[in-house]
Amino acid sequence: MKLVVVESPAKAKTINKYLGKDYEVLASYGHIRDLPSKNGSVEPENDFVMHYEVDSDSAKKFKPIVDAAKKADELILATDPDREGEAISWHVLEVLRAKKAIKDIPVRRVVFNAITKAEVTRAINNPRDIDMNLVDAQQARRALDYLVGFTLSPVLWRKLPGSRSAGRVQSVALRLICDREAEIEKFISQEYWDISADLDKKITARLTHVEGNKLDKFDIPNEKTAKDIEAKIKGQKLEVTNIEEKQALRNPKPPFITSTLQMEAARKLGFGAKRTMQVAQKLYEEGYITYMRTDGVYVAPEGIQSARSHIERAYGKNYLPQSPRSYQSKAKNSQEAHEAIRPADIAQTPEILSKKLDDDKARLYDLIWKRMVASQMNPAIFDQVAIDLQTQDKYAQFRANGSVVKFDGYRRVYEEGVDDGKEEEEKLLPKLDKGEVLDVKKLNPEQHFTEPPPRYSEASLVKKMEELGIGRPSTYASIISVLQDRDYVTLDKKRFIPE
DNA sequence: CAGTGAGCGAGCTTCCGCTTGACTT
Repeated sequence: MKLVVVESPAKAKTINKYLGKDYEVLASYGHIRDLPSKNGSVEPENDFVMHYEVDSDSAKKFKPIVDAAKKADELILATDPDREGEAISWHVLEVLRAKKAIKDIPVRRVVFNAITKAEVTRAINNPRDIDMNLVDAQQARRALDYLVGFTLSPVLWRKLPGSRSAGRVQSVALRLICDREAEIEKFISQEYWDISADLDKKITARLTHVEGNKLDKFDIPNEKTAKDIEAKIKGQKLEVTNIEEKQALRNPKPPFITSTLQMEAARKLGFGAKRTMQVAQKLYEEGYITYMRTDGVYVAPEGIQSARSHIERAYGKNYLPQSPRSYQSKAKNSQEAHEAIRPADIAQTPEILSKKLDDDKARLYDLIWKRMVASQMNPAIFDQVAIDLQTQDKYAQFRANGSVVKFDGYRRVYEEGVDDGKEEEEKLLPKLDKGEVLDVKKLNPEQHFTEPPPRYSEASLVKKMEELGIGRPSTYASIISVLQDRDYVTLDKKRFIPE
């Protein structure tokens, strides 16, 4: 019997089916040992020696692996293909050796990026050794986090009563929130004006040039300037001087990863990060979606293929690109051990599942399914028109913009939500000719004030952390909880305010 | 005499990242 060790029990079950009777696949349930939460777990004075411990919970979960190892004639370490996964393999091996659970059997390290029969088989046939460089990188990460956190936190207890913890990730996240608050406090709102004109044929144009000079945002700083300009334009007609027509394409967004799922669920469903992850976990365990803690946008070929055939069947050839779309991860430190978050089976449409799933699950699945399908569809095409108009005395120039969806493409299925903004609206402009003259029905000078940057929401903080390479998919939600549990920040109208 | 409160001292907290499941709210 060959013993295969993976991290998650759900994966173990699936892989067991693929590999058959000669193999026994067991789960480590993540890390099996860790630095105990006390002084001296890392000794900087002693070449950074690290003292790991298997706690009683881990020991219970590890027992089946120990028992199986004793009977196995080969050990296959198939933990996740990233830094933490490599270390878990090494820890498993170390503990099995320390317990003398394995003798002289071959030990192989195997990695796969998707849980499909083809990929698992390929991986099993291409074993390698444990990559000690990767393991050491993980140990350095672990030691550093321990040393930073357990050195800084006690300093805080003494110097700042009420504070409870500090760490490589949480303190930086807190700093982001505080910096933003400082920015808001010192923000000075600035007045500016713009002028638009209501024309014949229900056209609205905005003032872009005065005396041949392009207007910048603050070029009309107050009411007096606005009224002066208005007075000079009043009574004049506008002549069409230029018409620009072009087509714009918009491509779909990549399928979800943990951070983007948390953001969209917040925008569209109002879910907090924690709730999103709990619901996603259930969907994953019940086999409806792929793994939910991931920073990879890669999709297994079978996933792409089934999305493409669904698109062709449900929406027709026009919606299907010639070749599959592929996406690349933007985050620099992404490890991409798992593929994107997508439905396990595209044929299970949200309509079918909505009858089987409870409300939260159904709504999250709906997002995931649509995002995946849309990510393989054709771009949306917009017909855009820009019309320049001039006063007869050439004092002022206006522009009217129009945008019409010519082909909805992926938007037929899914459109990403927006954060603090206005949804752009569709605006149809009537056919006009160069030289045509239009009456000005009304001039609208309008006062505006610049606004401070918004406070972070859970979603925008996660996005920022990901950009900066702080925290991991498995920890975004918990870091947010820590900041609140420690009373460092509070949520007001879903925005973080430092205490 | 019983209850109250000031004053003092002892003991405790903590990191990040990988997994669920057993708890409580």
